[in-house]
Amino acid sequence: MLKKERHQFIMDKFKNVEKINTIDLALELNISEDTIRRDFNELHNKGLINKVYGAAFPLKEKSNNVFDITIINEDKKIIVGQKALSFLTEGQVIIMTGGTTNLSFCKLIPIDFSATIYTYSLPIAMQLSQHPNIELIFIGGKLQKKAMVTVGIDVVQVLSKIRADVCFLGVSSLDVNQGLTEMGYEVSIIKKEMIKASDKVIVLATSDKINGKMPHQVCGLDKIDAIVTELNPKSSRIKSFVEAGARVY
Amino acid sequence: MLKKERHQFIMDKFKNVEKINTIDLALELNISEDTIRRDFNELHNKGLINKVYGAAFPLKEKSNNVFDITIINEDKKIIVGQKALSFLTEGQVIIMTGGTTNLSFCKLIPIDFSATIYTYSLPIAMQLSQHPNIELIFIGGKLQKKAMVTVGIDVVQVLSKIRADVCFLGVSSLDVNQGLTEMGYEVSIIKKEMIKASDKVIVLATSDKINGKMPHQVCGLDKIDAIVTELNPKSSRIKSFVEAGARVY
DNA sequence: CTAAATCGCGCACGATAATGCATTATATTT
DNA sequence: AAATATAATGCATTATCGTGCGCGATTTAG
Repeated sequence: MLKKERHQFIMDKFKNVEKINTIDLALELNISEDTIRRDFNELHNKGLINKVYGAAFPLKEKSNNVFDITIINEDKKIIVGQKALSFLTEGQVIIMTGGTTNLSFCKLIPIDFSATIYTYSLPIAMQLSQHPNIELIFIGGKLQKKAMVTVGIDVVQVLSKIRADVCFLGVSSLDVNQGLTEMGYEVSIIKKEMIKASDKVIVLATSDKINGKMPHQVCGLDKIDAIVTELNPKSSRIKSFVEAGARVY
Repeated sequence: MLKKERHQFIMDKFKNVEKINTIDLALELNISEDTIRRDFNELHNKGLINKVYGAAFPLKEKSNNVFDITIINEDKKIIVGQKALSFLTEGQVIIMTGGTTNLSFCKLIPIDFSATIYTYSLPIAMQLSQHPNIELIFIGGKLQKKAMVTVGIDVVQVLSKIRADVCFLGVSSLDVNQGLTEMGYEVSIIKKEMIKASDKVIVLATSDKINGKMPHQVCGLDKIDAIVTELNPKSSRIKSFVEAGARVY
C-alpha cells in the first residue's frame, strides 16, 4: 500500500468515524505505528487533520479552505443575477462592487463576454479572472478582511479618475426613504465615489436587504437607475419602491 | 511500441483504474521500469498525471470552483515554507509575491502573527485575510489572469514609494550564473522594483526551479540575502549555489 | 509523583528513482 | 537507398525514499 493511498484511506475513513486511534489503524492496515504517526504528522502539517496524543481527529468541516465562499440564499441571488445580465453590453467599462450577490452575478456572466471591469473585491476578481476577454483592473488599497474588499484613500483616488458606463452595486440595505445605506463608513464613502464615476447605477439586492437601515447613507433612490431583486416587480413587498418612482426589475 | 502509444495507453488506462504501479506496467508492456518512469515523468511535466513513489495517479479533475487552487508538490513547498518562517519578525513590513510556494508559506504563518504585508497576488491576499493582526495592503493594477497577480505601471508606482523590511520572493527560475529569471516581462519589472524596495530579499524556491533559465532577468545572486529550498543546504544539487557564495537554507 | 503509553529521532535496509553511458531504433538528409 | 543525425531504450551505478526498530524523551492518567 502506497503512502498516498494510506493518506486517502485515512481521509476517507474520517467521513465515517470521528477518531482514528494510532494503534488500531496500524493493526487494521498491518503496518507499524511509526508509519501511521508519520502519516498523521504529514496530514496534520497540510492542515487536513487534528492530532492528539495517541489518535487523530478530522478537522471541523467549517470552511477550512479560505477560498471557499459560501453564498447564502444562493438561489435567490442567481435569480437576481440572471435578471441583471440584460444590463450588460459588450465593450462596456464596468465597476463591480463586492458581496455575494454580485459574486453570483459574476458567475453567470458568459465566459466569452468582453468588457473592462474595475473591482475592489478579491472574490469578485478571482471569479472574473476566469473570463479571458474581460480586462480586469483591481483597485488596490488596505484590505478590509471581513468584506474582502480594499478601502481607504487610495481606492477613492483611483475611482475619482475613472469613468464607467455602469456600476453594479451590491448593498447592505435599501430603504424607500433612506435610500441606500451601508454598515461601514469606509465602504459608504467608496460607493459614493463609484456612483459618481458611473453613468448608470444598477443595484443588485435580494429581498432581505429591503427596508433595512444602516448608519451610513450612500445615496437616495433618485441616483439609482435600476433595482434588481429576485421578486416580481409587481410584488407587494417591493410596491413602495415602485410607487416612489424607482425602476424595479 | 512507440512512446506516443504508451502515453496514450497510460492515459486510457486511467479511465478505468485509479492507480498505475510502475512495476506492474513494466511487466504488462514488457519493457523496462526505466522507460515507464520516463513516461510518467514526461506526463507529469505536461501536467497530465500525478506521480508518487512507486506509481502514478490520474489528476483529480480540477473542481469547477474558481477558488480552489491546487498546489503541485505541496509537501516540498511546505518544507520550504517552514524553513522560511524563521525569517519572520513581528511588526515587520513585508512584500509578498505570488505563486504557490509563497501560498504554502502563507498558510503556515501563525494565525496571530502581526505585520504589515504588501502583495499583488489575489490568492495570497485571500489567504492572508485570515490573519486578524496582519495589516494587508493590496497593490492594485491590471490583472494578469494566469498568475493571478496585478501588473502594470500602477504596481511599479506603488512599489517605488514603499520601504519594506523583507521581501519573500517566489521565482520562475534560479540559475547560478543567470541569477533570478522570469517568464514574463512585466512580472520581471515588478520583481526588480520589489527587490529595490526591500532591505532583505528571501527567495523561496523548490528544487525544480533550480538551474532553469527564463528570458527576463530579475537580478543576480548577489542581491539575494537567502535562498530557501526543500533541499538540505549541503545537497549536491544546490552545491554550486553555495560555492558561488549564496546563503542557502 | 510514578508508571505506562506514546512520541520523536537516528539508524539500517530494501525498494524505487535518477543519471550516465552504450546500444538500438527512428528520422532526416543527400 | 545509404549515410548521418536524433531519439528512444535498457543496463549499471549511485542517490533518494519509505518503512520498521530501538532508545531516550515526553505526555497522560491515577
